[in-house]
Amino acid sequence: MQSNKKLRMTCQRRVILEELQKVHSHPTVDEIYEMVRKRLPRISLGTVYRNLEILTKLGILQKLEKTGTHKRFDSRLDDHSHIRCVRCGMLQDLDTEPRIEMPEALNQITNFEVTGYCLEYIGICSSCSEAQKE
Amino acid sequence: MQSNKKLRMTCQRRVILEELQKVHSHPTVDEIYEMVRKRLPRISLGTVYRNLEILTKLGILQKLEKTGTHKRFDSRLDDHSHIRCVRCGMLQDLDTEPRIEMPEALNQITNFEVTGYCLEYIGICSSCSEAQKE
DNA sequence: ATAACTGCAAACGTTTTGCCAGCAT
DNA sequence: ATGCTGGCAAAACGTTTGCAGTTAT
Repeated sequence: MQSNKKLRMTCQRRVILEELQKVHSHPTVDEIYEMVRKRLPRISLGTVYRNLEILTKLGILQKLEKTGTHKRFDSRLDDHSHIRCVRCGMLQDLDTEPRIEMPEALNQITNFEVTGYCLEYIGICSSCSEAQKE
Repeated sequence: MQSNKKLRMTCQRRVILEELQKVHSHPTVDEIYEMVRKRLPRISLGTVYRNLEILTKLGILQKLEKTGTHKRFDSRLDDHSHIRCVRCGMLQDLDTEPRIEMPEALNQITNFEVTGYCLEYIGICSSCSEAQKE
C-alpha cells in the first residue's frame, strides 16, 4: 500500500501539517491555504492540494467527506444509512439500520438543534475486491 | 419553511421524480439526466439541477451528501463523529462518541470489507438559530 | 544525474446562473 | 398580464494537471 517514492519533508509540507495540527476545526483547503500563506506567502494552492493528498495517502492525515463530489438524491425521505465503496464510489442503502444514539442529549451537549444524521460506512465492495485479486 | 411560490408539476419535474423513485441506487445528477433524457430528449442539465433542488426544498426528495463540496482534512486519525450546521456549514468534532453497531455483522450482510464509518449529525448551530430570530 | 518537489497557469468536471421565450393561471 | 418554468450557454467554483525551473540526494 505504501508508495515506493522517497518522501521529503519539505518546508511547505511541514507547515501545512503543523497548521492543520494546530486547529481543532476542520478547515477547508482554502482556509488551510490562507493559514499556511501567512507563514509561506509564496506557496501555491496547487501545492497545498498536492501535499494534503500525499499526507493523506501516507496516513498522516485523514480526509473527511469521503463521500464523493457528486450530488446524489434519494426519494426515500427517512434518515437511513448507506455504505460506500471507496474504490468505485458505489453507494447503496443499508437495510439493517444500526442503532444510533438518539440526538436528544446531543442538543444539550452541542448546542445544536439536531435535525438528523448522515451515516455512511466505508469499505470495499465485493466486485472491487475481486478485481484487486486479478 | 414552505415556500410561498406556486409549484407546477411540470412534465420535466414529474419525470425526474418518477425516474428517481424507480431506482433504488442513488444516481448522480448526471445519471439522472441520462435516465430522464430517454423520455425527454430535449431536457437540459440545468433543468435537472434546478428541479432536484426544488423538489428537495419541498421535502419530496432528500439530498444525500449533505456534507459540503469542499474537501476537509483532519490530523486526528481515528474514526470519530462530527456535527455540521446546515446553515453555515460549520463542522465540529463530537466529543461524546455515539455507539455505532460494530461493522462485523455488516461484512456479511453487505458483502463489503467494511473499513470504517463516517457519521455526521446535521442540525442548526446556535449562532445560526440566533441569527434567524432577528 | 536523478528524482522529488514547487509555483504558476491552464484545464477540468460539476454546479449555478442569466437570459429570453413559452406556458399556465 | 403575471409569474413560474425550461432550454441554452456562459459563468462560477473547487480541484487537478502539465510544465519548467529548483532543490535535495
